[in-house]
Amino acid sequence: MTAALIEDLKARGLISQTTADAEFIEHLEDGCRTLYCGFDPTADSLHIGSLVPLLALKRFQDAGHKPVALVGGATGLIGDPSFKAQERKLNTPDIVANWVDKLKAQVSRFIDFDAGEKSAVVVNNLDWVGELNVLDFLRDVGKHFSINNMIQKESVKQRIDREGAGISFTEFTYMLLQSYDFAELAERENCTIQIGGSDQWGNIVGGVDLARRMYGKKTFGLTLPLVTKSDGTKFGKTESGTIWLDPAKTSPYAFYQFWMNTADEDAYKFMRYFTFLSIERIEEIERHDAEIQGRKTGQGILAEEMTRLIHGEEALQSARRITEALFSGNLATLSEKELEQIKLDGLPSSDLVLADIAEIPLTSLFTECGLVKAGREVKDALSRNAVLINGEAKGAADNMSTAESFAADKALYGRFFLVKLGKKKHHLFEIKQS
RNA sequence: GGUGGGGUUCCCGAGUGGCCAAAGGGAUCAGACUGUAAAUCUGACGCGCAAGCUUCGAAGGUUCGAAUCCUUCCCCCACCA
Repeated sequence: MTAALIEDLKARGLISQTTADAEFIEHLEDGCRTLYCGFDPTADSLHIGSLVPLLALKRFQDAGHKPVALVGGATGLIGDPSFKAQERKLNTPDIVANWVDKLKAQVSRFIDFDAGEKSAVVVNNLDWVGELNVLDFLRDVGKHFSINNMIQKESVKQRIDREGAGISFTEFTYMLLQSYDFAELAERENCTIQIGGSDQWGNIVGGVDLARRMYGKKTFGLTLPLVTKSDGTKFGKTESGTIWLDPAKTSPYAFYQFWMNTADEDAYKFMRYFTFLSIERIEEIERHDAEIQGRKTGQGILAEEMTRLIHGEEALQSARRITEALFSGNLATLSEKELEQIKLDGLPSSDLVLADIAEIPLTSLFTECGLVKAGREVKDALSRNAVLINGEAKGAADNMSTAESFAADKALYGRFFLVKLGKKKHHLFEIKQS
């Protein structure tokens, strides 16, 4: 069963590095093992960058192992310098504590807490780091680390070498804390495996060493690849910012659209990384897409799988409803009910008081409702006739004639205006009496 | 504390008295081509419908005129103590 797990991970390209390869596999095959992965509270939600390790915990659990999700209430107070170009500013303890709670809830949705011996556990490293005093830490933990080794680490090299950067002692110490976490979990929970992104390699190896030195425990580490895009830009960001897992921060519709917009070259790789579709199924999709002309089916399947996985079936259906309505290019077929539903489903929308907007230029109106970041995007689109209000194209001359563009008799069902800017930006306005 | 080098528009990075809202690249946005893809090409890219307004670490000053010169302050980096 475990051999299959490793095979599957390999086939998905999910293994970046492991410690003691052969021994590690043996170790896994020998029954239910406990593994952990840490998530630091650097925001009030995880984003899709954390998804690979998070889902990996689930993959291990599905294969019969016990996952421990560690939320870094302590490490989050320090900040991981690994491969970061700059020192980060510290967040206050109460903010971090708040974020810890949110992440705990989020992480919990992906692993099973009622699964016998492989039941998941969520822990907070503040529980053991918080009660540590400086002298004990320096004597018991610090003594095992060599500065000479630490400054050789690739993960902090640029901060040490690079002109204009630098690293504080605080961040430099981060590795000791994470190593200590692993050692403690090895001792307390008999946790023998740590997984994490490939940027965590240095920290993980530090923990393997420390667990051996402090407690004589043999442990293992595995890193997962960093998700990269074929065009070299950063994965997980869009024009409107980070893609969060929290539906309040990134709507299921936006989430669905994010995956829809995946480049062909990346779609199948992402399917392997993120979905639980079998390798055979993914290969089949890839083969199929290679043969067809026009739009590939990969992105749609990816978007569907991911939205269902993160937000559930119902949210997926909503996202699909909106998508179909907006991208079919046929607004006229939408019923009043469907427009109402689209609004409920999370398409960005705002209320409109006709009397108030008569004098407001479209640039301002669309900036204020969040459709665009600055008025010039609207100007630019207008100059190319790329703004559609209920399907009617608007040009540069229409910027000041808002009242005409939003005339009551042009509203769908007397109340809705669907605005499209460019190919992909949509916003729904509903008339409200003031 | 000393010495030297720095802080420029989202990022990198030019710019040393007027021609600077500030070169170039990246990112981003829009258009064309497509397939809500990539690549490519075109345009935009401080804010503002506009008149105009606000930027080059901060505050003052010199000057007709400052990102550029002077003063003080803040911050970063390297080396030394």
